[in-house]
Amino acid sequence: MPELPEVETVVRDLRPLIVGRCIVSVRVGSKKLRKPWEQEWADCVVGTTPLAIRRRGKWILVDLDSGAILLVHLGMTGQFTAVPAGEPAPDHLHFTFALNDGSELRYRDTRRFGSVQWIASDALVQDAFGERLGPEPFDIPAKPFAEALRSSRRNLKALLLDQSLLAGVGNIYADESLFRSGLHPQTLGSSLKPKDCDRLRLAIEEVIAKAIDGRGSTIRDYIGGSGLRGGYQDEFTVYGRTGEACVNCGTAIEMIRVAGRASHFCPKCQKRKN
DNA sequence: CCGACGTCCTGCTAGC
DNA sequence: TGCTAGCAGGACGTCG
Repeated sequence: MPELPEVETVVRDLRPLIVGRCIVSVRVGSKKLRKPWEQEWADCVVGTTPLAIRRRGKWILVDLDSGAILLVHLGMTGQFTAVPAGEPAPDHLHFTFALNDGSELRYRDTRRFGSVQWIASDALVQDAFGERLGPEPFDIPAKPFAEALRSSRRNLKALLLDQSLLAGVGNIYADESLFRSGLHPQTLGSSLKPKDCDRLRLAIEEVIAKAIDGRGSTIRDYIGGSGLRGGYQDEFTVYGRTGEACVNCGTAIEMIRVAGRASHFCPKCQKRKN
């Protein structure tokens, strides 16, 4: 499940492999992704050169020398990789951008929850994001974050998954951050004390930073931009550890559904506040 | 306006 | 052994 740390790893991996290399051809698969690829976009892309690649939330932005942007979302199973010439084509390969050094920039996505779009200019990217994206979870503005949490009657799990509150957190790092802050996923935002908001904010920043250091987490499909698996899955405290011992107290980790998502927590370290 | 829930998609797996 | 129901979840549409 590519969340911020996985997407950041892809971007860092791809940067030295694609920047400055002209796109000489585009091959598009027949199956539709979440956002359809317009046929005329191929002509817009061929002949351009990536000048930069960056990340915003879970989105990847490839800045082309035409001023346009390739906007990529990995969804659940998306893989965005650069491979040397002559690599055999795998299943579920939806885009192949041939580069002028012979290598290929590829987008593969088994479940097709992701998307690849061509956006004419930087000014139009915000619209493509859909709802406004919240801040990156590095230096989260403390006061607005606490106010958003405390003014909401939604539970913490739903709040952390909301990309307009905070960009880049998904199911795995929401669970890991809640454990780190000692908060129960079903606790309502409105029942938090200012101190709880601070603990949660810092826990998110720490979890995300460590996960980036570990090159993200590979559960099944995720690989980085050069094809390498992640390493942070070995550091999970609660996610996917149902029935296993809590690293703090030894109590068996439990799994419940919150906000429609599997949510893992320690019933002793994370007590509900409401 | 807000929050909850269903939908998309494929592959793996638990359970009979 | 072989089959199938259920689950995985990011973003978004719909419903109450």
